[in-house]
Amino acid sequence: MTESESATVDLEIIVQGAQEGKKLELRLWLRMLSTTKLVSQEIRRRLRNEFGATLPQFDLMAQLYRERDGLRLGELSKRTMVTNGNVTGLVERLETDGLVLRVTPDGDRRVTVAKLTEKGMVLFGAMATAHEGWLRDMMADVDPAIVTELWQDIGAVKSSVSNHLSGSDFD
Amino acid sequence: MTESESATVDLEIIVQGAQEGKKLELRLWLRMLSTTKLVSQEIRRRLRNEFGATLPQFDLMAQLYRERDGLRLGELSKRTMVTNGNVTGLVERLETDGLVLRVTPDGDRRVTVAKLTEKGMVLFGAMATAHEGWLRDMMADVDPAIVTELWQDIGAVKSSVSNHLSGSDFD
DNA sequence: GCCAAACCTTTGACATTTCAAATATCGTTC
DNA sequence: GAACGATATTTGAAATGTCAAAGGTTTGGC
Repeated sequence: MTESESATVDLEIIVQGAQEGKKLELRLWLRMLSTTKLVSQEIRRRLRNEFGATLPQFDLMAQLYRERDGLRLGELSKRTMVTNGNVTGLVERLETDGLVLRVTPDGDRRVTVAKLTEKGMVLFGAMATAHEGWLRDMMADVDPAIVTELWQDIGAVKSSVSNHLSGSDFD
Repeated sequence: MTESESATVDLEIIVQGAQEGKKLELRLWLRMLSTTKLVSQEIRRRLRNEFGATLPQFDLMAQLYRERDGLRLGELSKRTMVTNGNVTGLVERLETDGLVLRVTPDGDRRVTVAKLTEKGMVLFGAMATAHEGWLRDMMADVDPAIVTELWQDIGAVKSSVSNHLSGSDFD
């Protein structure tokens, strides 16, 4: 009986105005965070049980799956939002499992390009199909119109956040 | 420095590419995930720079701050969505820093209760104030009405997900 | 009272995560 | 063509994360 009374909250906002509104962003953030954790844990559990893979591995392979020619590790780092050093270890383990291949192009020896192997493509194909189904199942009770609306509005949040980051944007 | 203005990480576009056949739920999930990562990284960076604390430590202390009598480790684990073994280490490090105290009650020697110290309460108070401000700033461009709407709709998502978990409750 | 089941926490093996420092290579400049 | 700054990746230390197994401690049935 903790958070089923959103009507009460709305009333408070209307009545008290800016007072209560100050904590709106905090409450949204906490709810986003807990929901994301919940979904992540469920996906992690299923990836592990059904495919013996981890979520970061899945994310990384997803990037390589759409770029059949492979990606440089730095590019992988940006796309997965994972640090460089982390990508190194992830690719290393995936290579050990025969899912990914590392190549250094002739043109630039600083670069390492990671590519999915045939085995990696087959495995990821199966995981991706399952993954999409899991999400549909988990969100089955949400009105599709709401899903679309959420997608748009969260885009607005992301945009606002991107414009207010502290790191490296004051010239 | 060709990227001084494009430092914005728009994972979405890169990841999604042409978003043809992608299901709605999958797209929402990818956007939620990338947005949450973005905010988390920003909060992590600021906690580190301004308070020398980590995000998991902040989360754990937040729970103890609201329960001045302390919480059992299992309860902390549930509330922070962190595994038991992980809580053990987190509390251990916080105790080393003098922010948290561990007590075993007389009634049940299986139990360990963690409590914020005076030092811990002072530190958390400062962090919480800053934390709330950071979120307000980051979401400053989002219409408050949208924030409220998002809070409600994400609640619906969370509720749906909770009802479709494989792990523990189908009955 | 005893024993088995249930409960709470810790431990151990690994994987992931960040940051900073180190390495290696490339391009340009002089 | 040697040196310097920029670029790309790796490494290392410390923290966080999962899971499964192992420790102690109750608790309940007999």
